Formats: sequence, structure tokens, C-alpha cells
Amino acid sequence: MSMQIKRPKGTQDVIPADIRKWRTVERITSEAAERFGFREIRTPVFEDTGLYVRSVGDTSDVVTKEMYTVSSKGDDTFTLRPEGTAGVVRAMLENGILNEGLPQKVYYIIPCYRHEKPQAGRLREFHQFGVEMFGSASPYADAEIILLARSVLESCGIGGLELHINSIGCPECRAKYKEALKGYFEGYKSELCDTCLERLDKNPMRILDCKSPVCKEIANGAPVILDYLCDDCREHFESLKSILEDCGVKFTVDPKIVRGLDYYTRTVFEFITDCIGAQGTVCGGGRYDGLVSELGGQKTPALGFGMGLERLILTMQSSGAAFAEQPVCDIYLVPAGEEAHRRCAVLTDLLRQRGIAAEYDLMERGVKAQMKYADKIKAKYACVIGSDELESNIARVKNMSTGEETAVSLGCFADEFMKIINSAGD
RNA sequence: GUGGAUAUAGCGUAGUUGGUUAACGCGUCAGAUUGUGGUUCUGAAGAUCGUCGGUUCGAGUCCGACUAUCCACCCCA
Repeated sequence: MSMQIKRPKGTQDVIPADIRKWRTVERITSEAAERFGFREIRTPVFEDTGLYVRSVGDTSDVVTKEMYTVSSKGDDTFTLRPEGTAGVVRAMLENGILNEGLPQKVYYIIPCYRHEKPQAGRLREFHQFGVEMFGSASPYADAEIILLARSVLESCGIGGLELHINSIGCPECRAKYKEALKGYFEGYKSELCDTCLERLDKNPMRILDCKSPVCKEIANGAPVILDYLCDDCREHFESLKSILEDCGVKFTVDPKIVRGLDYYTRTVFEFITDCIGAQGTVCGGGRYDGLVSELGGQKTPALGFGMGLERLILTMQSSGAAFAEQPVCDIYLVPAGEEAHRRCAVLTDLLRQRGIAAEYDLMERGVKAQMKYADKIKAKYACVIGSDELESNIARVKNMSTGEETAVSLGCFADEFMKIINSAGD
């Protein structure tokens, strides 16, 4: 016997027993998005590596150490998508969709791949529900996607998540802020942790959300981005906050949230839960006004969010959310004997052609065992067909929950069975 | 990449200070008078105790290495 091959680290099988959870979140997210006027878009699982380097940022962790990159024939290298935004922006440009009138609003449900060490709520293959909106610079657009995220979370029965928002400004005010920040942290060079020392040059903003107690303490006294925003950025942020308040959205302004994807500008936000472990960000997103032009399009304001479906499901489970039941078998045919078996094959097929979920024995089991099986799969009705029934051309359909039996002619089985279902009210 | 924990049948667990055929629950399968489920009862199948090596007369039980999984750091969804 050879060694069993196991699934790759950080991946999950969605087995039949779990599929309803996925169907539920897929339905809730797509319905909410469509209610908000977003249309679905599907893009390739792999893209030219350069797309991610240019969009996510060549110093970001995602690009520098988490991408699955393969070389194809020739010099091309492709990368399994680590996030959804870049591919969507590329597709919007490549298909000229931004010329069809603005705003353009799209959503997607996709697998993403990052080579990280797995832990609770963090996988190498994970799934995101994401939305992107193009063309609006208005704070109403920021509010709309936050409201969409909230709507999804509420529909999932987990409306109480904490919403943290921040503005990281435009490139102009962020540059000034970074200088101020650098100046501040230079004074604490001897105390910062090693990783933060590295960050000091490349991306000082990342020091703000360092978890090391010392860095945290130092960061508490650091200059705050909100004090460095230019007039436009500040006004944008103030407007967003008042729109959210008008809509009854509770939020916390958290100057420490800094997103790890380089393309963000102005508004950034996260929905956070504390009941699924350390990886509590269920939804994260923001504005990326510079990305479309960075990828070769006309300067177009844009924004969006990603929502981790595995984390969403974990959160729903921890809050005891109910998932819709799986479809059941309408009728299970129980053949007794070879000839009956052949007849059941035909009858089952006829029933199915009428849209009825019908099954019959495939295991060559006895009548009793078949009845047990019918019960196990929660068949609504069962019907034994043997030599007596074949001879009289009449079988008795049994309601499995009431035990009530109804005579049905084998000649027009599907018709008569449908009458039984209809009169039962379901 | 760095730490910590865990590793016994399909799943969940027990296994005492190392001592004969590794236990229990759930699940699966089969029976409880010949063609009718859910409850109950009986029985059966199913584990080279993660892998390799070491200590020992003897190891699921002790030691080491490896592997895998989980959790945390990092990062993010």
C-alpha cells in the first residue's frame, strides 16, 4: 500500500456536510451586492506576475514573500492571484468597461492564494467576496461600500462587528506625514524592534500597528495622519463620517489601521471580530484612487473591499447562525426483486424528468435496509415495489413523517405522485 | 521565517507507576420469523496506537529525530 496523498498545507476540502455553509454565504453576498447595483465579474485565477508587483506594491509582504509564481513556457511568469482587486482593474481596462459610463460597480467570489503559515482564520487557499467601484470620488461612494459590507454582515447574522475607519490621505499629504513620522521614530531608534527598524526607511506607517509592546507604547505618542491631511482629504473624511452617522453606522476612527496593500489612498476600513482567534479582520478595504492610472488607464477614482469567506463562516458559526437545510429526497423507491428493480430504474427517471428529487436502491439491499436508508437520507416519501405491485399495477406511497399511505397506479406514477405532493402543501 | 502545543479505528475520546488478545461513544454493515424506516436489543467489520530509531525481558505509555496538524508572532481576508 502506498502512502496516501494529502491535501496541500493550508488548503481545505469543502465536504458535502459543509457545502450549505458555502452556498449560504455565496447567496447572501451576491444578493446583497446585486441589491446595491453591483454586477458579477470573473477573472482568471492566475495573472501576469507584473500585475501584482505594480498594484499591490513591490515592498509589500504579499508580493515579496507570499506569491505563488510559476514560469510558463518562454519568459512569462504567472502568479496565482493573492487578492482580487488587481485582476478586476486589469479586466475593467482591458474590456473597456470604464468607457461604458460611470460609476461601474462589480463584485466577485473567488479563491485567492498566499504562501503563508496557516493558522486560525488564515489559509493558503482562501476565498474572498469582493466588490470594486470605479469612477466616483465622492464620499457617498465610500459610504456605499461600507454600507454594503455592513448589509452583508447583518444578513449573515453577525451585525455587531466593530468597524474601524481611517484616512491615510492622498500621496501628497501622506508624503508629508511619512516625513513627520520618520522624524518622530528616529528619536526612538534604540528601542524599536528589529522589524520596525527596517520599516523605518521603507514604510514607517507600518510601525503604527506593530504588536510589540515597546513599539506600541512609542507609537501611541506618534504623530497622527489625520493631523496631516490636506484640506481635500480632510473634508472627504469628515463627509464620510457624517454620512455614516446619518445611516446609523457605528464606527471607531482608528489612526492605526494601515493597510498592507500599497494601492490604498484616503479611506481605509476594517470590520473586526474578536471571536475567531487572532485573525479577526473579516472585511477590509478602502479607496485606491491611483491604481487605475498606475495600471495604464485614465486617472479614475476607485474603491472596494475584500471579505474573507472562511472568516465570515467562522464568525457565523461562533455566533450560532443557522444555515439553510440541504435539499432532501422527495421519494425513495424500494424495489423488491430483480424485475421490480428494472421497473424502479424507469420510474425514478420519469420522476426526475418531472423535476422530482427521486432515488432508488443502488446497493442491492433488502427492503428493510432500504427503508432505513430512505429514513437516513430524509426522504419525504418511500414506495415499495415488488411482485405484488407489479402484478396489480398499484403501489402504496408512504409518507415518511406521518406513516400515511396512498395508493398510486404504476402506469401514471409521476402524475399521481405529484398530486400527493401538491395536496400535502409542499 | 520564529515560537508553543498536539498526533490512538471514518469521527470524538479512554488507556492508570511501561506488563499478556488496545477500550468506549457516534457512525457503518448485518440480524431480532419469511417484503416496510425512525426507538430498543444482539452481533460484525474497522487501528501495523503519525513515521523512523533508541532505552528495556517487555512501549500506545519513556527518550530522540523527522513529518503532519493546530495555535501564536509576522502579515492579512
